[in-house]
Amino acid sequence: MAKPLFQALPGTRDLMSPDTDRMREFVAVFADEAAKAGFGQIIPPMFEDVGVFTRLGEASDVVSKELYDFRDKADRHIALRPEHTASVCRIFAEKRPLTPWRTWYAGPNFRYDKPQKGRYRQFDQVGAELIGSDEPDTDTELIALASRFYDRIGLKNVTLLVNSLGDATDRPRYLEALRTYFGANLDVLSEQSQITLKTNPLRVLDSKRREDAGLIADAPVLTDYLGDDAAASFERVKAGLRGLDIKFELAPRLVRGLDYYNRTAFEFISESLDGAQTAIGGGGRYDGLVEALGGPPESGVGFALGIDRTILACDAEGVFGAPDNSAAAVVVCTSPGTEGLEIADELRRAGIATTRADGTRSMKGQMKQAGKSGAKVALIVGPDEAEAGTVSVRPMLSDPNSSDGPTQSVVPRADVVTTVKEIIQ
RNA sequence: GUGGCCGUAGCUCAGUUAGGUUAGAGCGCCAGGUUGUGAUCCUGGAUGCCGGGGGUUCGAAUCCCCUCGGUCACCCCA
Repeated sequence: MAKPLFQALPGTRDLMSPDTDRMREFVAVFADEAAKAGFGQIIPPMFEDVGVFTRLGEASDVVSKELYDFRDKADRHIALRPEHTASVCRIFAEKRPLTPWRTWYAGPNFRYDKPQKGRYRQFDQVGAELIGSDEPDTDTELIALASRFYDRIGLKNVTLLVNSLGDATDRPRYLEALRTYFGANLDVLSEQSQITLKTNPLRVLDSKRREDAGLIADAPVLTDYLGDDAAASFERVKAGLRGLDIKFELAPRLVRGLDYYNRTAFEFISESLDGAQTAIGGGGRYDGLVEALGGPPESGVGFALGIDRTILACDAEGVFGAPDNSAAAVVVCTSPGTEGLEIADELRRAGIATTRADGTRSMKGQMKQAGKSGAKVALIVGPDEAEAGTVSVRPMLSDPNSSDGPTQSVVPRADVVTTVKEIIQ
């Protein structure tokens, strides 16, 4: 491979035309679903004071070792956002919008991970958050928004996993039970998990190491340790999901990677993806986060969907393909004049997407380009047309030798727009 | 961060096992196949410091070391 002077940094990608068209459409569909549910868009800055993110919990890898942080010229300690939720809470604490505040977003996040398929250092998410209500039905509403979105893009093999992480006051009793349980079985537990047990017992449940599987399967279950409020809330969410006919699986050992979650936690898993990156979206309730960022004690729920992984899943299922972005018309000009430029401009002003073949090439070369452009019609101007003030209009058929369909005609310059419109109807 | 596999034209890859003349294929790209027209077909053409650096050797794409990048698993997460 030729060695380029520069190349995209590890974990970053250059998205180009069919992919970007697809992503734009993806976000457009999400925006539409979010708007239907009463959510308004926000565009937070891509970087914040590092404290905004460290408040997410030092125990999670996302903040302890994956933060992209640096000092700016005024020696501020800054970090590229690893997710949007912290920024949303910071915005709420700072601007105090009316509650309940429904908001959605789309944009890149940054995590200094070792790249892998479906895992990039810069990756895009769409998501929605609702701040200022602890009504369990809002949890259900958010899950429904994500779920309807998947329906809309045609993704089928998605499993919704649901769990309740309890309230902050329920957590210590459960953590204690976990420590006791795993502590009694240290000899069976993998070395890695023994370390995790010390720092964050919950996370041991997330281990994918084979030797831990048996132990984890029999571990104490979080939902047995819920307080009355959390338990009632969880029941209400489950009832809501049944009412909306949204299928879910209870996942008593589902713990999420960020430490701020309480009560409802959920994750969307694609059954069409193999490998380690099957979680295409997830979220939950984070009732203490706004306050932790200096705001009022308002509760929140939200979720984020990974665009890249979701599109990977779409590929696997053969749905939500790239939209056709080819121009409707293409101009072929071998005349030395500027007719080609003028005709293209005229069509564009009339709202017709128009591209141009390379004017320095021969007629045959330009026609080849016209064929590849995917345009429905070619406007041909050679010296003859230039002289006569006409344009040859050639409908571009999939088979150039087929005799059926419209044939090439010569029209006056003034009639080009209307003729093209007729052909592309 | 740890470990396995991989890195040859724009793309997909052969050649690396036992080092040996100017490094190959398919696709793609460009130009022709008579005077201005997209398929196919025919002919011709361009493009690689064989990821980079160092070493062994008379000689390295082939062997050794380092490095960079990719990929997969763990870790973690979207």
